Amino acid sequence: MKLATWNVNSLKVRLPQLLTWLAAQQPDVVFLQETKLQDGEFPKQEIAAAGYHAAFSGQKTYNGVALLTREEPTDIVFGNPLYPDEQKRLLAATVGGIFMVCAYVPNGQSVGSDKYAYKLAWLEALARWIEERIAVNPRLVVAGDFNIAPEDRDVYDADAWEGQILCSAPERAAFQRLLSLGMKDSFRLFEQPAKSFSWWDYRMLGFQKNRGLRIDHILLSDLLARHCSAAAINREQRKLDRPSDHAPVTSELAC
DNA sequence: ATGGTAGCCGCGCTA
Repeated sequence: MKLATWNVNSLKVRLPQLLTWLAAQQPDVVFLQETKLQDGEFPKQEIAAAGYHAAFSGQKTYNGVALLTREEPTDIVFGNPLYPDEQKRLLAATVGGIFMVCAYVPNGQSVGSDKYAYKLAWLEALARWIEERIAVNPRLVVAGDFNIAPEDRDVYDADAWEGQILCSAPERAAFQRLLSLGMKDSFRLFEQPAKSFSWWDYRMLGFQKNRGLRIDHILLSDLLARHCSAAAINREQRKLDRPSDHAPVTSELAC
């Protein structure tokens, strides 16, 4: 089973790229973030024609998450039941006996801001919910845009970013809390090239200079991590015309 | 150097 997560930064703009990419990569489950589409605007027909079921939770202009699945999803959950939230950032469903959680973690803007407090509260509630669910669904995936670079090696210039948003100690602790529940960062189950990133700022030639961060992740519960056979970042996608600022991240399960 | 780029029904906000 092939899993993929991708912050598309507007599904409307990225739909042609997504369809081409689906045909080329043939993932079984796709976690999308920043669709920026109200549910009535979701391109159901195009996604169905590509061979996918879709569950989605969107809003105008900001946020929005979706799950595309080869198999029909069941038990669809909109939002974290432990954290009522106007912002559409969380969607989960059972697919092939695995509980799939698609997360668009708040960016946090800057350390100490109101948005930062919201980010930490959101993450804390996510961990509490995952802790509950993993006891019931030991086959569990949390994938999405975490807006956290877990370690210094996930940052192009760790000194410049030290303590900054996406890298601060409380954010990294929140990420570790998820790992402490038995989740594994699938990308790090394998040897990977140095300076592997998943997001590059549109500004200042960020991608061309590989000034990036690895903030998009696929976390696998221990039971699934044992069967993970590969993990990668589809960096090539960022080279296309009108790219998302994020590249897709994939993991393969040999089960 | 507090810049810059992209996407949004926008006349700034978020990332």
